[in-house]
Amino acid sequence: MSYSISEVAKMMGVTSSTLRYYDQERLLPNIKRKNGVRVFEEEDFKWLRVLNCLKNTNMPIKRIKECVNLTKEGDKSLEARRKLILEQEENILKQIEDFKYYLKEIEYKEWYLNKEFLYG
Amino acid sequence: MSYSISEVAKMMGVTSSTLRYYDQERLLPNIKRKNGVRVFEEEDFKWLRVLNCLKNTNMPIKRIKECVNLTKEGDKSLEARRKLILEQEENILKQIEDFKYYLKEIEYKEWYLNKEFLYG
DNA sequence: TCTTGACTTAAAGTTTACTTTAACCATTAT
DNA sequence: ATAATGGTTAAAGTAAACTTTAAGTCAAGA
Repeated sequence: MSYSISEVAKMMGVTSSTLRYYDQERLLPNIKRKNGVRVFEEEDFKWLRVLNCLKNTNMPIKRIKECVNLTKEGDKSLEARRKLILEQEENILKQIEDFKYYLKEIEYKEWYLNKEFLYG
Repeated sequence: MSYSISEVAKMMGVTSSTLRYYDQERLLPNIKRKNGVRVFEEEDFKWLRVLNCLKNTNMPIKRIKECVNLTKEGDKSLEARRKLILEQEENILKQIEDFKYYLKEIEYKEWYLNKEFLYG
């Protein structure tokens, strides 16, 4: 089964332009073309789902590009990739902890709201 | 006790320029001046800490400015402010849930890494 | 007195991640 | 046959959140 750019865009919740931009930035390796038209397959989806995770957990596009490049190097980059993914996991955990902290602070502020709020 | 802009910047982990930018955007109400020089007091810190929470949980500066404006309206905006803060709490909870989901996805990818990774 | 360091402003510049535009093909529907 | 639909590119434009620059003020120390 293969899909057009707009179908993929709809499924991933982004615009076609965004996907073209990712392709231009070499974030979508191996995308095939038919008469110059991009054709997305199952393989491409798998990567798009990972890309989505990395992007939404604040990995900059530059860094995502590094991942792609590592992958292109084949097996010899396996260790580097594992390291990178573990790093991002810690990154996410840190962000979750930070958010929990901010939530508590704001909850306190909410409680405090009865008297005064945001200032003073 | 009062502090200079660079002292505050250091304590908050931002640059003086950033604080000036916030002031310019009217995100720091009530900051006093002495001979044209900004003077920060305890009150200002309290708000800076809340500002920090809102900012780091991805509330846009435009929206933070709305908070400031509401506060300036006094008691009659209390309900609006309460609503706003509850909204942001839900916002944070949502972000935490999303992050947990992305973490799981990436953990799965890590496990999967033994065979193939990031693509294919 | 002079110079240094920390402050001030307005305005221009930067970075990231897109988005929009304009001009252009190739199918498909009427 | 022609027009609409959906794809293509390169290049310019946008929004957010700062950052940098340039030119100036002011108080304290040598």
